Amino acid sequence: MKKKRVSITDIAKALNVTPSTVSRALNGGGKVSEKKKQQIQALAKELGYRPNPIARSLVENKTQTIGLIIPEFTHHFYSRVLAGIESVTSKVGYQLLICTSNEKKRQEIKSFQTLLDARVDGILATICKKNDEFGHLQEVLESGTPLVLMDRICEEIETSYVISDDFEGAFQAVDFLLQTGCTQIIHIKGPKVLSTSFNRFMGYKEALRKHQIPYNKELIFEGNDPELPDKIRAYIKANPVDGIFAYSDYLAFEAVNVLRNEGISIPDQVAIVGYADEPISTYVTPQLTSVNQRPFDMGSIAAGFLLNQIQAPNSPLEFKSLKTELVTRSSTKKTTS
Amino acid sequence: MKKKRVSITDIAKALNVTPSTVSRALNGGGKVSEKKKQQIQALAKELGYRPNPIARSLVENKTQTIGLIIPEFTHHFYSRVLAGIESVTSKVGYQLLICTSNEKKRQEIKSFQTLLDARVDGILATICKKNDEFGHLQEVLESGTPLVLMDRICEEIETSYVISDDFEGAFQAVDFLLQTGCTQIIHIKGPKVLSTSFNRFMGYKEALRKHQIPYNKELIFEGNDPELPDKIRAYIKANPVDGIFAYSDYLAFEAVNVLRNEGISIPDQVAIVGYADEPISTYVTPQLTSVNQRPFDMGSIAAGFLLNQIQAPNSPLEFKSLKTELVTRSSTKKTTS
DNA sequence: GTTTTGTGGTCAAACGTTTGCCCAACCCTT
DNA sequence: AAGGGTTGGGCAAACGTTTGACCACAAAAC
Repeated sequence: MKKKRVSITDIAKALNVTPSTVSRALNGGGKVSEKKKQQIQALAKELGYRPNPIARSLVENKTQTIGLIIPEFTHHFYSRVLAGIESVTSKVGYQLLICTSNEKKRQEIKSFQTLLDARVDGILATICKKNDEFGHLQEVLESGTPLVLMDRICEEIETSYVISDDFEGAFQAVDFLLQTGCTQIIHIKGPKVLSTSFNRFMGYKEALRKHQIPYNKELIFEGNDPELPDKIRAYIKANPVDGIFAYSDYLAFEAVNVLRNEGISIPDQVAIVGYADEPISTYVTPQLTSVNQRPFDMGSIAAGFLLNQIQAPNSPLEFKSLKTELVTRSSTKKTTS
Repeated sequence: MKKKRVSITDIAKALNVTPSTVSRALNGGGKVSEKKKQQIQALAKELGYRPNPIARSLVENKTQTIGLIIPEFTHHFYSRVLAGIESVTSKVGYQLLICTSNEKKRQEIKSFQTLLDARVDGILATICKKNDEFGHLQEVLESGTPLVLMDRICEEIETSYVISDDFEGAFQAVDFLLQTGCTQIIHIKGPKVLSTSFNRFMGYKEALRKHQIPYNKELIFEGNDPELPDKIRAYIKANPVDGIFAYSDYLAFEAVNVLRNEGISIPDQVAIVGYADEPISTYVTPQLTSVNQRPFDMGSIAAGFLLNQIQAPNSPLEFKSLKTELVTRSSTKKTTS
């Protein structure tokens, strides 16, 4: 059975003063003699008094809690985002209430409702992939609860957000491959529904354009094709290829396996770049060059935006497109410069 | 600015009844005519009334919130544990307040304090590696807040817990290697401070004993040795080895790399088993046989234990040692049976 | 016609804080 | 001695609920 904690009134009774005096003595609200203040603080400490945030929330109409909704826990990217968020919220004494949508719209809606019901002071969210209707986000805004979106945005709703610059990330990767001398670069695309797939594809094309390499659509493969390995194998056997830029590290690994089976050396004959910089990248052979999206920073920046909005409710929205960072390892050659 | 939400008194005033009547109408506390009940419920719905859990918490002295402390977010194992927990708590309408210790004792203590201050109804925790003193856990118990430990336990304190059967997991792995014909099996050990290292080592020895293979301490390597690859390489060149059981998947990968560089075929010449069944295991070549610790189940079972204790505070403690599951892939041979 | 039983509802306390307002006592000016 | 300012502290409302105690009224039982 939960033990009763000592309250401000317990202290008040013991010292024969009123709760208000105790409250003021403890919170420095002035209007209390130095002597009584000492006395009260001493007793509070002795009794192990800890203020009850529930009661405080009720009167102050804020909870010192922020809500988080992510599509999945089991994903390195979101784990890092979460770590980034926690790193800032814990410093300023905010609690984190967390929900998952499991990439399901219904659960997402429910999670928003849950957080709103819980009266969180603000919400951080990554909405799920398939999201065509945004009434639930609109409701959050109308409730006056600050909202910051991460990673995936929705243009219909005006919120602060932090995203990763996929175009730039892909550009960096392909630009680097080109600089190391590659010219025939395969791109393995991501899921069609995601704007990230499109943006990375555009970054790929832009890099080619910069180096005046003609775009060859035969070099483009669909990542979610179960026959992907076979198709790549077939293409490589028949055509010159010296580089691969994959939408994700996992797709890059698939390519690595194909190359290895064919006895093609990495990076001498074909260089490979993945995306996301998953921790495994350093454990596989060869170690995989990859684009780091700085998910930790995404989380911490988003949390910062949210705290700003909580503290100054009418401040302007904030937006950030995070620059990526190419981490070069042994799956690519050194740049010739 | 946060908009004021409609309260039970708003409804009461609008309908010219008292808040108590509204409360009873909404919560089915009897004592209210069918007609008024309909009326009240209709208006509540129309106004979008949502009960204020803060106020409710204050009077009921419970928060419908459980606290979670884990050493790290960025770890597949804990992500899965978290997912398991969430899967059960979300079903029964409990919120999740989450903290991390970053494997630091100071932060762990602070997190417990935070959760206790927040008046959570119960706490799920994995304590950090270096933990010699448990006053903070004792405090939790004394506060009457139910506590369930996961993955790592502490014998000094009487709590419910869910752990993974490391002995059995290692035994399964090594037993399997032996069944597939291996006899000279290297074991790469984990960090000395962790009981899991010890238990897996004991499981390894037990499996040898079962198959009447003499224990050879030259086959034991320390995982956190920076020269591990070199030492393994040297040993393998000079001695017969046909199997490797590693403390973790990552250590297994290191071994894989050594073998590959030496041109030793996996699994024909040397078979390898890792531990934890990280998702990468299926993406590397060869796909890695590994011991799955069922972290999702660990989370969901622990959450179940905790909910039981919350609902029946004087029920006996519960303990579970989770059976592991060997997932065989191409880094090991087929069993000869 | 009086007592019981039941129904539908109000009142008020309680949960633990915070905070605006009031008041008494003291000290300092004139 | 009267007025004014300061200091220390109490009172009570408020936040949004829940819940035990009570009460009025009507219908049923004696």
